[in-house]
Amino acid sequence: MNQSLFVYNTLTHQKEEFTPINAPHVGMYVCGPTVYSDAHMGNCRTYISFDLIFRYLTHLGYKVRYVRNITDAGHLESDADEGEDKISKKAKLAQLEPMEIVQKYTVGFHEVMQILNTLPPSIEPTATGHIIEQIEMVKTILEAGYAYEVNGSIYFDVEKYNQAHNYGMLNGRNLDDLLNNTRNLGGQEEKRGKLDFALWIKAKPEHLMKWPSPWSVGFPGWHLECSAMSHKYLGEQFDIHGGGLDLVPTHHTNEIAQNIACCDKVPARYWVHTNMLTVNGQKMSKSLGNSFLPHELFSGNNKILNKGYSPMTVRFFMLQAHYRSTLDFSNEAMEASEKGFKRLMNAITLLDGLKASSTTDVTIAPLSQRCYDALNDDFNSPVLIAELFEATRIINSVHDGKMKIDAANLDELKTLIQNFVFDVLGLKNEQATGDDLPRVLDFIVNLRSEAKTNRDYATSDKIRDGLQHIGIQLKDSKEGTTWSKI
RNA sequence: GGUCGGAUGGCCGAGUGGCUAGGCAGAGGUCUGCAAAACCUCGUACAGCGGUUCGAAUCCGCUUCCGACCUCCA
Repeated sequence: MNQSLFVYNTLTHQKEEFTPINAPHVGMYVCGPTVYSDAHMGNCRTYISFDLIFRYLTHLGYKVRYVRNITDAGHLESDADEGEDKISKKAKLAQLEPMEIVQKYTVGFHEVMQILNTLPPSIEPTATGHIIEQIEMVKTILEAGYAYEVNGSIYFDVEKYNQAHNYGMLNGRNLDDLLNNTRNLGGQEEKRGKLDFALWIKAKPEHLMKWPSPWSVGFPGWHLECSAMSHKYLGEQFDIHGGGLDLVPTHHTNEIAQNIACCDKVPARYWVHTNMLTVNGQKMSKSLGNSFLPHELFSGNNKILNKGYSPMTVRFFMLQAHYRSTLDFSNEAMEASEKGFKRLMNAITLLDGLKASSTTDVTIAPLSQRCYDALNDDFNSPVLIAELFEATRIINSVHDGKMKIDAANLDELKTLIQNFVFDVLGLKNEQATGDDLPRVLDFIVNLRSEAKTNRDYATSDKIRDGLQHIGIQLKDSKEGTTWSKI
């Protein structure tokens, strides 16, 4: 089986064969949430996308160290040096300790990630836990001559850096373009260059989150933590660095500059960026006011939602689009995904009960290979799902007696479902029932069969319609009656 | 304004030169006591206009519209 994996690299603008620096080990860093408010569904999409990548790499046998940070030191509200950090701002408003805010939203984030069945990262480092590493990195960058101090704050000297390196390597822009198209913001008097960004910021007296450093009591700049923590846990150079597409021009660009200034190495070889979740064609974002939260989507408790959708329906919906495409949210699209997901899960429920024949009408190996081909082509989950509906058709046909499958192929089919549906796509069958329900339903179904035998269709239909109303669907076939949750 | 990306059938969404995914919705059929489910069949969709080519949704040019980034953002 050919299992060459190709990954789209933002750095080179093309798909490249994935070859880890130190196979079978893979280092992957993903920029995580800033925990000053609830993560919305757009944020969740990114983490689901990287969960797919993490799961597939693991499935292929790689030993992945997946590092995803928690930004709890707070990004600045703006790049202006009098900017206040978001976490401190929220804390003052709520009359809470900053770390109380951090704790609340970190716990909430973890809960949502678990509900969406994303695997926890191998390491989830916090910015506040790595102040020392960040200070050390600032020192190194200062020694290298790519930073300067003004009034206790340290700034990265982009123009000087660009003389020796290519600052715009990630988004393909040259420095002159950037300089000519940067807006002039107030409060940047301390900076020498328009593109310079803060590595360390001297805190105002009223600032809540601050730490001592050689230059001032202050706090780290907003790109530094990722450089410091990826370096600490994954080394000077690792395999994959990821995040949302909106991080490319500023955050990741500055991260690369910091790491190169520090270690003279581009920190990661493959830069993977996920596209945005949109609503009516516009990026979901808090500031636009078009965002909604996971629990609102699950419950339907938001004015733009017609109804609630289960967490796995949401996950399935997102995996039906490729991670590098925008995905537009709509109630219609969600309902389509909900039905499709149920069809898939209903078929999988039938899988255990399938009987093997001595002959087979289907061979699973080619289907299995197509599933791998899909994922090997830059984690193409929508194509994978299309193949899984082929598996669905096979399962249903065998169940209906319209198709035969032998033991070996049935076994392969079960392996395929386990591998791709559960292990790689990370879907769960939400139709799992309580212990007693199957036995109770068997009893009721038998009762109805007796009524049918007696041609008492009034009673049999009453039972069927009644169960339908409760949310349990009966299906008659020659072999008897089966049921499933709607 | 600058840079980049997108426009696929009723909806969502794959697809980079010929073999024209998939889901949902819709039509017909099989099955069924009737249904439901399932299975089978059906849609010649690729923003517009030119061009390259034996052949283009796919390559090139222009036009229109939309979006992202340039300011925190997954």
